Amino acid sequence: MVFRPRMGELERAVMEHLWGAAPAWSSVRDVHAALSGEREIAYTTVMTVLDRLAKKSLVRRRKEGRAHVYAAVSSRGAMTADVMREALAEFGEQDRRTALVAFVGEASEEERAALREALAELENR
Amino acid sequence: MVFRPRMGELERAVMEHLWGAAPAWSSVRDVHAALSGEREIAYTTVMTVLDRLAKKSLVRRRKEGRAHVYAAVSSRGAMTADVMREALAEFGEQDRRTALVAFVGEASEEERAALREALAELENR
DNA sequence: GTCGTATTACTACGTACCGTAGTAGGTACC
DNA sequence: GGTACCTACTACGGTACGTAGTAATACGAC
Repeated sequence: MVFRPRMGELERAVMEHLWGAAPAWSSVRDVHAALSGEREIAYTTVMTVLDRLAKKSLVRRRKEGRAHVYAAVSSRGAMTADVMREALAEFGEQDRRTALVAFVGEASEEERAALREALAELENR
Repeated sequence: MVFRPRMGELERAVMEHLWGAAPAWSSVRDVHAALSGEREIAYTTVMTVLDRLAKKSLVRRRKEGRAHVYAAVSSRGAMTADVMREALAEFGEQDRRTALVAFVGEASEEERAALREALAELENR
C-alpha cells in the first residue's frame, strides 16, 4: 500500500487533541472528555478510533495503570511536511521542479518568508 | 466538501496518461489503448473512471464527433502544488511555519535549489 | 472473596469511494 | 437494416471510516 496517512474527520479531531493537549500522553477518557465538548460521542467510539490510529502508526500507546495512554507519533508540522513530501514524491525530477515553482507562486508572503528563513538556516550549517 | 483530489490507483493512472499524452484531448479509446499496454482492463472501466474524474472536476470533457474527449483540468505540477497547499492550509500561522521548516529540512538539494530559484524569481518581479 | 466500576477487545452496521465490468440503447456508416 | 462504436446506467466486491454495542477482564471497596 502506498504510504498515505489518510484520516477521516473524527480521526483528525483526535489527532488534533493529541497534538494540542498539554500532557503528551492522553488516555481514552481524556480524549473522550475533550471531544465531548464539541460533539456527542460514545466512549467506545473514541477507543476504536485510537485503536485504528495506532494500527496506522499515527499514534503509539503505552499501558499506564489499568488504562492505555496514547500519544501522536509525529508532530503536526512533521506530518504536514510528510504529506507535502509525499505529494511531491510521485513525480519525476522535472515535474517536481514545476510543482515547487507552482507551490511557491501560490504561497503567501508569510509562507515565503518562512521558506527563505528555513533555506538560509540550512545553508549556514 | 473539502477540496481534496483524492484518487485511486487507476484514477491516477488515467490522469498520468492525460498529463503525459501528446494530444491534449484524449478519447476513451485513446486512454484505454494506452492503459492496455500495462494491464488488462475493460473499455467500460476506463469510461467509468473518466466519468468519475469528470464528476470530481479533475478532468473536463467535450463532445467530438460521436465520442467524448477528455482533458485534465490542471497540470500535474499545479495539482501537486494544490495538494501541498491543502496540507498546509489546515494549520494556523504558527504551525504552518513549523511545517515549512520541516519540509525544507527533508527536501533534497535539487528541491531546495528549485525552491530558492522560485523564490528569487518572485522577488525580482 | 464477591460486587461494582473502569477499561479493553471484539464485533457489527451503514455509508462512501474505488476497481471492475456488463448491458441496453443510440448513432453513423455502408 | 445490419454492424460497429459509443455512451448511460447499473451492479458488485473490497476497503475505509464514523458509529457504537457487548463481552471479558482487572482492580478497588467492603
